[in-house]
Amino acid sequence: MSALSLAPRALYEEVAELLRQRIFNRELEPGSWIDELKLAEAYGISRTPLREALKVLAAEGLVTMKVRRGAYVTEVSEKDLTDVYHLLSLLESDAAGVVAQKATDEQIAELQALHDELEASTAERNRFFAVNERFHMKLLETADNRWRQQMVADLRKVMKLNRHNSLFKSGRLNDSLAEHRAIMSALRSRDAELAVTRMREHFQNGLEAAA
Amino acid sequence: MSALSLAPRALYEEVAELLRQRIFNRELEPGSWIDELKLAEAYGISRTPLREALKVLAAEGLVTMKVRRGAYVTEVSEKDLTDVYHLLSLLESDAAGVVAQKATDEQIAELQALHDELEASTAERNRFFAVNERFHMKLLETADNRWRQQMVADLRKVMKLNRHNSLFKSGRLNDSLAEHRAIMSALRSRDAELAVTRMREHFQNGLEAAA
DNA sequence: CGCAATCATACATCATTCATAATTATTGAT
DNA sequence: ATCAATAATTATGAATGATGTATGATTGCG
Repeated sequence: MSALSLAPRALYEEVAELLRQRIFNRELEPGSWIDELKLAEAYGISRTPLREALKVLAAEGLVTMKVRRGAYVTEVSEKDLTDVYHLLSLLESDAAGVVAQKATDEQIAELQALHDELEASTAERNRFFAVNERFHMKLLETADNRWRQQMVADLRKVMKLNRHNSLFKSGRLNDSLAEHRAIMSALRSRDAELAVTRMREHFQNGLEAAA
Repeated sequence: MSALSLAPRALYEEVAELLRQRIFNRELEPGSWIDELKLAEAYGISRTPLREALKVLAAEGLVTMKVRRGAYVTEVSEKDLTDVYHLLSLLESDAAGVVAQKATDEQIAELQALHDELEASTAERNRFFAVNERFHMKLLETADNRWRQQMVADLRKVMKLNRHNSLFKSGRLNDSLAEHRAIMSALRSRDAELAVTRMREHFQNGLEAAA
């Protein structure tokens, strides 16, 4: 375990990240109880940092704590998913509007560069998704509101709890790209309202069954 | 210390609540370090639940944790405040739109009842603020998205970190009431777009210096 | 068969200890 | 006297073992 990081994180943070991954990988299934003793033993740590990590995850909504019962992986209903998705759409479309209004030309150029990279990534699904994620993150970052960034990050984690993504269309890679193109266009022309609308549409289109 | 509650909360939750109050009361000032040992001793508890409480507060944004340095009360800049206020406006105005669209007639009536109570509360400032808060909470609740409710609750806590509220107009009680009246009107007529707009204006008007 | 008493388990908390990083105080050199 | 290097101090991060106690399961009686 030689992950000597430049910015050493506390053990409980490392553990929280490990647990996140295990949750997202479905090694820890939604609804299943988390056995503190077993997990601590498995990781070769004491219960202290593990319990602290669980509280962090609880705050993120990934696990639910019951007094005197411990923690279990949060079960997200279909309603939860649409609720969270709705908020993501709201927050990110607003961010797009802010960026259209306030970003420097240089920042717009950086977003454009990321978008161009996206255009060139259609061949590899995984790379496309990765660049897509980076684009959205960059947009958030450019909107320059750390509280929103934190909220979006947490909400996206919750979305990952969903295995099947039955709610979401698949194979709309080219459509998605076209929508991104339209968003970039609105950003370049500094049209905040249009950027908001197009980002909202982009999210709406991602849904399988438009409500 | 005989707070025998019906739904017994864990000690760390109680401690978190105590710390919240002390932070809001400025007994613990923004920027000041939190001495685990001293506090634990003062409360007559061990460091364990205190440390867990601090992690909860950190997740809410009330305190900031530095590795190997401990926790200090988060300092919110003026930019933080406007950023958070912006998000509150965004989330609550969207909630108003959802309510206009999806609430039952009965729910609208309950909101109306709260509003009527607000109209009758202008004589007492404190009561007015309390009822006002209840109205906003009820609206959120009616919008029926627990993730948004959680986010708004957390954001409002951050707003409370601000002592002077120099950003916000005071003594606009009657204006505020008129805006609420307009919001209720939009809700009753089921005009989602109008409800969103009016709620957004209501927030915008709360700011001293419209940006 | 249903309900109550008991039992086992696992969490919540405490107390203590150790290790280590950050802060400070001290020392020493220029 | 100033500043850099070093040593001492302090507080956090983490481990550990003990204890209390709520929850769920088991058992046994009516």
